[in-house]
Amino acid sequence: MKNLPDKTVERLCQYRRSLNNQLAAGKTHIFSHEIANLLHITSVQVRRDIMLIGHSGTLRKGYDIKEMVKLIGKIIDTKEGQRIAVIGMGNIGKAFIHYLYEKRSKLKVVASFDVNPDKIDKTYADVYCYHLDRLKEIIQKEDIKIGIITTPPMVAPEVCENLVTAGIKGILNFTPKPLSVPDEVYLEEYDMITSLEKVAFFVKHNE
Amino acid sequence: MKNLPDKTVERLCQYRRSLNNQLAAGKTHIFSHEIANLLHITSVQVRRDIMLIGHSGTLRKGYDIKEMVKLIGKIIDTKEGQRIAVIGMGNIGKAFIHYLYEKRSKLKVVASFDVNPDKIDKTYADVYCYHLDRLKEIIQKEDIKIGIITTPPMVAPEVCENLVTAGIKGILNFTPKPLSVPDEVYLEEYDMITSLEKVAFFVKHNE
DNA sequence: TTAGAATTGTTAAAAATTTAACAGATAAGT
DNA sequence: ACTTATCTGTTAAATTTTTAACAATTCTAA
Repeated sequence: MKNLPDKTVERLCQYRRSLNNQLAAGKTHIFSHEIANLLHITSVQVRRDIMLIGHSGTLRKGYDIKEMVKLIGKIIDTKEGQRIAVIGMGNIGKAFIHYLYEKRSKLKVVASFDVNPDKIDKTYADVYCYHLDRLKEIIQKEDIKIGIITTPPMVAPEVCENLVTAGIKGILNFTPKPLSVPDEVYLEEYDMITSLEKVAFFVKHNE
Repeated sequence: MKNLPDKTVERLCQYRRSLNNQLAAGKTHIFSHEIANLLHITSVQVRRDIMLIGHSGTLRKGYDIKEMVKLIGKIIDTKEGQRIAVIGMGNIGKAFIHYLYEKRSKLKVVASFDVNPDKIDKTYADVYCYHLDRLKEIIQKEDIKIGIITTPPMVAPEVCENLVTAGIKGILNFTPKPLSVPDEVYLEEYDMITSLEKVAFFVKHNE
């Protein structure tokens, strides 16, 4: 189950969320075209993704939602759950902690970091905030494998380097500053302003 | 200059930001491979993108940074600037307003909305917060063309519908709830948790 | 019980995106 | 001046991602 296309992995996460909603609404089975409608993609794509993860639906009945959620979980989650740190307790950092707190997933934020004395040694949604100086120490002590960088862009490269030397395995960079990591570390970058500029571009060119 | 590939548009935004940084650092010209290194892509891709927008560099000297910034601006920005509303003044909403406030770009947040009385009728980074009930009225009065939805997921579809009937042209949806819009409205969706789960997946499968 | 409609699973085709290849041009060094 | 390095610009190839096409299967209902 290793070589899933990047895009399929993304969609699997989305499927799972939608499926969980459906489950909560009392449904037990779902058709490919229903999933497709929920996510605004095509049913072919849904079926293809499901094929790729080796799952099967039953004809004229669709896919068993519980089973799919379980299977996607097996593919994406680890048994023990993954331990995460948030570096930078500004708005975005807080938003992440808040989301994950409510969500009760296998992804747990177990530490946060900042340099602002008003934030250090407090807890936000059960997550303790340490001084940035203690980054390596805590990452290693708490066996944290994933870091979310939500600091001001200026300091992001340094934070990134420290995360890497502390032994982190994956980084989600929310600052607009592009980062560098060695091959064995997975890096995902996202920049809100680029998203917005993209919208602006297409709005402009639709007129 | 209309039919640029989606991905090229994204990269142009990133080029511009990096180029502005270089400008601030005193550089006047830059090679394709330098841009590539800044953004962790290949120089071929940079040259190809630049070709697509009809710009030319000078051999052995590279691209004139100021010119490129200007050209990208012409492609992405509108002359008058674009007027934006943020709906939902939680952490993410605030983060957007804060970013754009500092950035002094052609994208201006001119109104925000919430239902929390503590937030309504206050201003945050010069942006006034209205009650959600006044959405249509203000959107139209203020000639707002782009909406950023950062509400709780539950209410996102309703907000979306109201934005559309108010005549908005582009929506950036930051809630995990997928939305539907008519063809003439551009919709960009982003979900932080999916990004994080993707990182988690690749971390798991690299071990 | 047979025809028809609905739905999955899969292979093949198409479209989008990235990467490679390389010709052409310029500067620098000899 | 000549050679070599370096860069750009562009076409072609490769890869990735999406979409189409369709056989096979199951349910429904006449």
